[in-house]
Amino acid sequence: MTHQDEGAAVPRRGRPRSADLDRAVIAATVEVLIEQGYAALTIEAVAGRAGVGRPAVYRRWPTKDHLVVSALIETVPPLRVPDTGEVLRDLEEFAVEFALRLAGSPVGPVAIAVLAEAGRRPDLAEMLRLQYLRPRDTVITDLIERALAEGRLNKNLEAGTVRDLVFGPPVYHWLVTGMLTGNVARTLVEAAIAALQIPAGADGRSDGGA
Amino acid sequence: MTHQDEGAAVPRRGRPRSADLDRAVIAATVEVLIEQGYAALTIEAVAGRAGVGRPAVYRRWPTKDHLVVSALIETVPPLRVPDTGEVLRDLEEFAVEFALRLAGSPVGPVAIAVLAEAGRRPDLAEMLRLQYLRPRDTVITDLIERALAEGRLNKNLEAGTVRDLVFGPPVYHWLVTGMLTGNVARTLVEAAIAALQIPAGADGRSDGGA
Amino acid sequence: MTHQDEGAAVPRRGRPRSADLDRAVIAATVEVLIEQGYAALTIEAVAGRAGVGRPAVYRRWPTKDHLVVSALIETVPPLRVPDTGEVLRDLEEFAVEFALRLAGSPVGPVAIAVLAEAGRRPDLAEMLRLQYLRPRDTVITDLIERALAEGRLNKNLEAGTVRDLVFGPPVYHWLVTGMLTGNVARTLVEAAIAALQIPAGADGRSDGGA
Amino acid sequence: MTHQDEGAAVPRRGRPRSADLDRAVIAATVEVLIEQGYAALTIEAVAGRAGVGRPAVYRRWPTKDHLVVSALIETVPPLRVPDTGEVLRDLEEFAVEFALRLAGSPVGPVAIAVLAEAGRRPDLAEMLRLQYLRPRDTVITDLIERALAEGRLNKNLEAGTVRDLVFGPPVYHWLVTGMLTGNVARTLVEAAIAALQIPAGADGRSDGGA
DNA sequence: CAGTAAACGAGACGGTACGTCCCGTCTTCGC
DNA sequence: GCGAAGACGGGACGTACCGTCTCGTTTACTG
Repeated sequence: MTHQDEGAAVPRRGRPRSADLDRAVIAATVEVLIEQGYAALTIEAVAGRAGVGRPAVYRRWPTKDHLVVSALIETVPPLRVPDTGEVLRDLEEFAVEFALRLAGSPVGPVAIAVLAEAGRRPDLAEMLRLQYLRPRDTVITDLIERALAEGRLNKNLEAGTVRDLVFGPPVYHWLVTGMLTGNVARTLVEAAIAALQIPAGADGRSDGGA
Repeated sequence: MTHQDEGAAVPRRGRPRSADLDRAVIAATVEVLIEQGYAALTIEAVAGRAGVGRPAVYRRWPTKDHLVVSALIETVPPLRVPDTGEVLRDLEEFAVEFALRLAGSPVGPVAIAVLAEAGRRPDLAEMLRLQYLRPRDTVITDLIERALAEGRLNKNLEAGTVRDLVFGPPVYHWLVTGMLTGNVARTLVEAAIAALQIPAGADGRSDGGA
Repeated sequence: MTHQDEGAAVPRRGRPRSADLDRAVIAATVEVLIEQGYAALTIEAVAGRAGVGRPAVYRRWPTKDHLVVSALIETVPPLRVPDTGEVLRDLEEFAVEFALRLAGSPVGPVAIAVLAEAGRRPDLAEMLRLQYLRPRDTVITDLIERALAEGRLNKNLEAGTVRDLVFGPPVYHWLVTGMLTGNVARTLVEAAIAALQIPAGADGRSDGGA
Repeated sequence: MTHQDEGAAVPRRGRPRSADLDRAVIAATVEVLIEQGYAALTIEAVAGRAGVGRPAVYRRWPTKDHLVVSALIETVPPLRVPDTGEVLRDLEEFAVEFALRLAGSPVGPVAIAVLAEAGRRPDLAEMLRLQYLRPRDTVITDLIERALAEGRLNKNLEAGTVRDLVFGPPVYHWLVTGMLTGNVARTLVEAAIAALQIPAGADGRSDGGA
């Protein structure tokens, strides 16, 4: 999927763009990302590996970042949500799986790097959030909404908050230590989910006032 | 602090390196990072702004990343831990402050970008963790140990786990949404700390087996 | 004329090189040579003066010396041979003119410097001799052949030998003393030509035995 | 011999300069000249090879050229003049030997390169001519004066003119063709010397009018 | 089905930054 | 105060890519 999306309205005269070429460039991008990393990625290298002229790449993606975001979108499919009937168990499994995938795959650091760059580039940030994060987040939020609806979690919490509490700890662990084992991930997610079952009022600050 | 640290034992022949110059380069690096961002940072620009030859920079830091790590180390001082007598309140205040600083300052994305690059560069990762993360983490861990010793937290948890559970959620929120308000940060930290006061056995999975 | 000369047969894919640019670079080279001299000549300065990127220069000439040779070739046209009917007078005029030009123009020392460097660089030497010296030498040799054919010179001499005997003395004088006046040049050339009219047998060694 | 020559009058306080060091630097210079050539010669390389600090070199020779000239002076001793009793034969032998040495040794091109550079640098030129060329030329001129005194050469010629006529042709041949064999050198020198025995009046222009 | 407009590869273009080498000067130490 | 060691600001090196721009060629739609 390229960055421009012009609702099919314009007939576009002349030779149409080759979809094969789109695919070849994205594939080459992913290869280079995995082998060389985000910082070392070069439009020239991508074009060369895809057997394509540089202008053909620029015609589709205005910057390296747009290209990488497209590659992430195309390459990292939203995880499948498990459905065991036990909604909290599903949430736990999903969170553990998510964190391990992020920490274990070569695209994990790439995603982080793009995220960091997005901090300075609003257009990139919007693209990233709209096309990459939101679809993946929706899956998570839906699952959490289900748990809330079933009354398995503290009703006072919003879905986004639950997501942060459950997914944040293992991801933070990975960022800070550079490693994430299955055990650690599970321990963190379990502990977080446990907290979400506490009824309001068991808050540590309830006796200290605010 | 440059990357080489040779225990002061060797007399070092020849003209010694100028400490003023170290400082000027670090200062210039921070300025450029804030103005231009990590990706756009150039050794040439840093040297120019510091009024220094490029080789003088290379003499001290072998790569852009080493330079940036040094700049982070010198620039971002470990936060002061509050001490109100209430250890859990201290922890909460500290976590909120930490997350807001990260999200609010221009060096936040820089730190993340370096973290991401460190994923591919073991030497850089080690330097970053040893000189930047560890000192800051020690402060946190000490505080948590104190809370554990006072019996204010679930005794079965390790300090590192507590850290991840408390600091992870607001940081994750910032990463995913690109924003972090004081309210959100406080809500997340409060909820996390609340969970850590639950005695073991209130675990959601305790009845499901594992 | 750049250093590559591929018989116009190949269609040459991609954007063709700009001939304007060739000219601009050569012109800038000559200017810098005259103002700064050979040793101080810098690719960077040439490119800058020509309003051209450095890579555009390197694309055409692999080294500073190739560039300078090209500049010499383009800049120093073969001298016109006078034709007064008197072939020996033509030779004399030509030799004097040649030597004075070499000694009097700013490119004289440049040519010598390149000649010296060519002593260590066979490819450069070949280029220099093929494209610079040979065409100029041909003019001289033709004139000498004419003189020989007319019987005005000692028949036993080869044209190359005559050239060395006539052109060598004034050039040597310039090299050794750093100066060459018209009088000196004419005296030397006259004396040399006089020698070449001697019939064989008037050799200085013929009466000294060997 | 260094470039400054302060007549031994001043006592010079402090540690005296090491003469060993002078010699080591000159030797290193010659080695580098032979191996790398004049253009590639670097003060740094010379200092390194001599086992000497760079400032020690600069203290003695202000520029690379001064250093090279010193090296030439120290290294290339004036040729010995043969003395067979036959003064013209001596001159011939000497000229042939001189040209072959120049063309055959690695310092030949070096001398030419310095000569070329001297064209733009009057101080260098003076040093070169005073300390290198003049002593060598004196030997030649003396020999020629002897020949003139013995009446073996045309009396109307000055010694300098004879030198140019005899030494110029083989040197020119070497410069233009890049080669000089013993046969060629001898042929040229013989022919030139023959011319110098012609009495005035046998001039080629005498019958052509002027 | 011929024209034509756009996409294609190739690669030159003016640039910028790279990391290195060397310049000539300076500063510090030890002899 | 000489001499080594080596840092200093500076400048040029030759290379790699940048993003843009011609080129000649190919390809699919359009009239």
